[in-house]
Amino acid sequence: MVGKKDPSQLGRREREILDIVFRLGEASVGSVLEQMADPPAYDSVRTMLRLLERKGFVTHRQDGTKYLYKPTQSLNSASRSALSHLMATFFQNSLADTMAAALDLKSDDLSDDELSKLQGLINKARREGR
Amino acid sequence: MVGKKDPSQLGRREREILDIVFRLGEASVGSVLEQMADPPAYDSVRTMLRLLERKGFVTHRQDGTKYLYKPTQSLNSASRSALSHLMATFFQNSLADTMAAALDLKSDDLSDDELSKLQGLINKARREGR
DNA sequence: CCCAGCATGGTAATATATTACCAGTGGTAA
DNA sequence: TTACCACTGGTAATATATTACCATGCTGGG
Repeated sequence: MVGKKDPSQLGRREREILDIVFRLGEASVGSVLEQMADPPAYDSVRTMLRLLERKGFVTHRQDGTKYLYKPTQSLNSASRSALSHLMATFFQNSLADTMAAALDLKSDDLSDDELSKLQGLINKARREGR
Repeated sequence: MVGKKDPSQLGRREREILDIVFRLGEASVGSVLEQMADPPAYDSVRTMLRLLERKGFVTHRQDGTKYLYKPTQSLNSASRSALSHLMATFFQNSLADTMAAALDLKSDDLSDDELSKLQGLINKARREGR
């Protein structure tokens, strides 16, 4: 078995469910279900989570009578890999292009606070760069 | 045909191939094939592209004897949607968190030029924000 | 205690994705 | 012309994902 933890190897439902688990951090079958736009039956979600567990993408712990699932891969590692792929696919790996798109996406609710944080990140990068 | 053009509805190979077509802008079967890490047979890629066309995700035009495929959805629209999903899944929709990850990802080759562009984007956002 | 409700594990049925074969077409060079 | 490629369209075979059913077990309320 090679590196089996690459979410890009998953089908669409598997991927959708894994993404929801990432977003929630830890999730029961029910909480995953209610996040889905066009949800299948409860049983189907449950089967999919069990399958994801068998494939090594999530683990579960008992919480009373039910199970809580969480990703095995760290949020950090998974997000880096996803972001990297996205930047390569759509933005020619350009940081500026990516950020321009992100800024545009959130242009409606851009708080001063958010902008300050961004400014801070740039300053930090400048300092570390030299 | 409903004309659903949401790539998240695709299987893993379909998505992989569509992503490559997005990255290349326009691509022949062969050029898609050579971008694949663990490639199937030429015929398989070809079938997949034909399937993607039937589903409405790509179109083709003739180029001499061969076909060149390109996405039907604009790069802009597709990238916005993908970025939006990624930010929701991994970064709680936080622009600052997303940018921090992107900066970290590219910290190795961060040119002054790139940083200037980023600074420019922030200045622009500040101006437009008021 | 006993039952109803809700969750699970095992497994089957179906849909879809994925791979690939085969025959045909058209261009090209000898 | 003719033989040879490099490509295509149609279609089959297989693998995998997706949905769902069934029997069972635990838990809390009356």
